[in-house]
Amino acid sequence: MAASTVPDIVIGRLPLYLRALTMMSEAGQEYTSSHELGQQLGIGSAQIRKDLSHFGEFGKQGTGYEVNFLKEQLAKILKVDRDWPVALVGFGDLGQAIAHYGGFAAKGFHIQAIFDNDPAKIGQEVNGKQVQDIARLSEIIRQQQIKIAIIAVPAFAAQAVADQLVEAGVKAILNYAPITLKVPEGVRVQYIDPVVHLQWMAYYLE
Amino acid sequence: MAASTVPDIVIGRLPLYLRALTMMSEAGQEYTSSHELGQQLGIGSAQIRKDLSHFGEFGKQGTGYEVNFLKEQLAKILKVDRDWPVALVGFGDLGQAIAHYGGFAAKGFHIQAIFDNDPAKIGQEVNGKQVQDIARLSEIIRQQQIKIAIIAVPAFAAQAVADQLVEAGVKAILNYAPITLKVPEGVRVQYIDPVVHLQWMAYYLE
DNA sequence: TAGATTGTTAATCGATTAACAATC
DNA sequence: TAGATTGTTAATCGATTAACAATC
Repeated sequence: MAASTVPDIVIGRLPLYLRALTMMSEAGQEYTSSHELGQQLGIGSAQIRKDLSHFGEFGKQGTGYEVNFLKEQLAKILKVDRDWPVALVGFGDLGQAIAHYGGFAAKGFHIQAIFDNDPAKIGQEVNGKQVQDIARLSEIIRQQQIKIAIIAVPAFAAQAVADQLVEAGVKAILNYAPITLKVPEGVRVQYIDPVVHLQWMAYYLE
Repeated sequence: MAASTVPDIVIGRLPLYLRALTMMSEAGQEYTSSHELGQQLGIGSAQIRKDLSHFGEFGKQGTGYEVNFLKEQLAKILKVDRDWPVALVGFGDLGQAIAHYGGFAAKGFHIQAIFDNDPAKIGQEVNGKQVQDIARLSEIIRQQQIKIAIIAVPAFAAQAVADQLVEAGVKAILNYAPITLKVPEGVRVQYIDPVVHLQWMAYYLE
C-alpha cells in the first residue's frame, strides 16, 4: 500500500512499537503477540494489528510475531534501518544538552553539524565537531546533504532559522522552541515543549 | 460544564492557545480572533471556537477576543494561574539540563526537590536546592505536598521511580525515560521522547 | 487435535469542519 | 448601518474497537 495512504497517527505509533520490540529483543524474548505489545504500551491489541496491517502481514495465527523480524521490518518501514546525519542549530544550555545526549546517535541520528551565532561559542568542540557560524548554515547543510535538523534557539529566532533550514534542503525539523513554525508543503515539523505537557496535566490537578 | 466532559485532546490544545496569546500580549496586541489564532497555530478557526465553547463565551461578535482576558481565563482553566512545586528525579546529564532550564519556573513550575541515588551527586546544589538521596523521596514529596514530578532516570529504573512517586502522592508525571509507565487511575503521565519524533519524521524522508 | 492469535470486516465512537443565525 | 466574527448546530470525516473466520 502506498505510503501516502497510511494515516499519520499510525506512523506515529510505529516508533513506540519499535521501542517495545527493541526492549524485548534485548531481553532475549523471541516471540510476542499484539496482546502483549498492547499491554506493555497501554494500547488495544486490535489497534496494533490494524496498524501493522497497513504494511503487510508480519505474524502467524496461534504464535504471534517473531520479535526480531517485526523489529527489523518496522525499522525498515520507518527508514531507521540506516544512519541519518542531523544538524543542530543553537548551542545554548539546551543545545549543549542535546549535543551531549547520546540517545540520538544510539538510534542512528548523528549530529554532524552544530551552529550558533555567538562568537564565544563558535569553534567550541563536541564529539569532534566544531560549532560553526550560523552564517555558514546553508553551505554546510547543502554540502552534507542533511535532511533533518534540530532547532534549539530562542522562540524569537526560530522562524528565521527554520526558513534558512528549509531553503538549504532540510525536510524534517525537531523544534524545541515554543512557537509554531510555518513551513512549506513537504517539510515536517515536530515539537518538543515540556511546559505544554505540564500545563496540560495541571488541568487535572486539584 | 463539568471538567470530565471536556475531551482530553481539547485540553491539550489550550496550552498552545495560551502560548500564542502570551506572545500577542507581550507584543502589546489587544484583540485577536479565532481566525488569527488559527493562522498562527495552523489550526482551523472553527476548532478554536469549538474548543473554547466547552468552557464559556469569551469573545464578542464582530470584534473577537480581548487578548489579556482570554489569556487569563485560559490560565485559570488550566490551573496555571498559580505556582506549582515540582520534583525532579534523576540528576544525570538530562536531569541537570532540566534543573538548569529556566523555562519551567518562568511558567510557574518550580523545581523544589531533586533526587538521585548516586552519592557523588547527592548534596550538589542547584538554584539553592540540594540534590537529595532518593531514599528520602517519599518523605520529602509528602512533606512538601508535591503533586507534579519529572522523571529523568534511565529507562530500566523509571517504573520503580514512578511507583514511588505515585505512592508518595504525585498525580502528574512528565516522563523523559523511553518507556511506557504503568500508573493507577487518577495519575497522569506525559511523555517526552525526541527519538520517537525523529523516527516518525524519518518515515517521510526519501 | 485443541488452543491461541492473526488479519480483516463492520460497527461504533468521537473529533473536525462547514455553515449560518445572532449580534457586536 | 455594513462588515466582521462569534457560538453552535449538523454534517462529515476518520479513527478505534469488537467480533470472528481463517489458520498456525
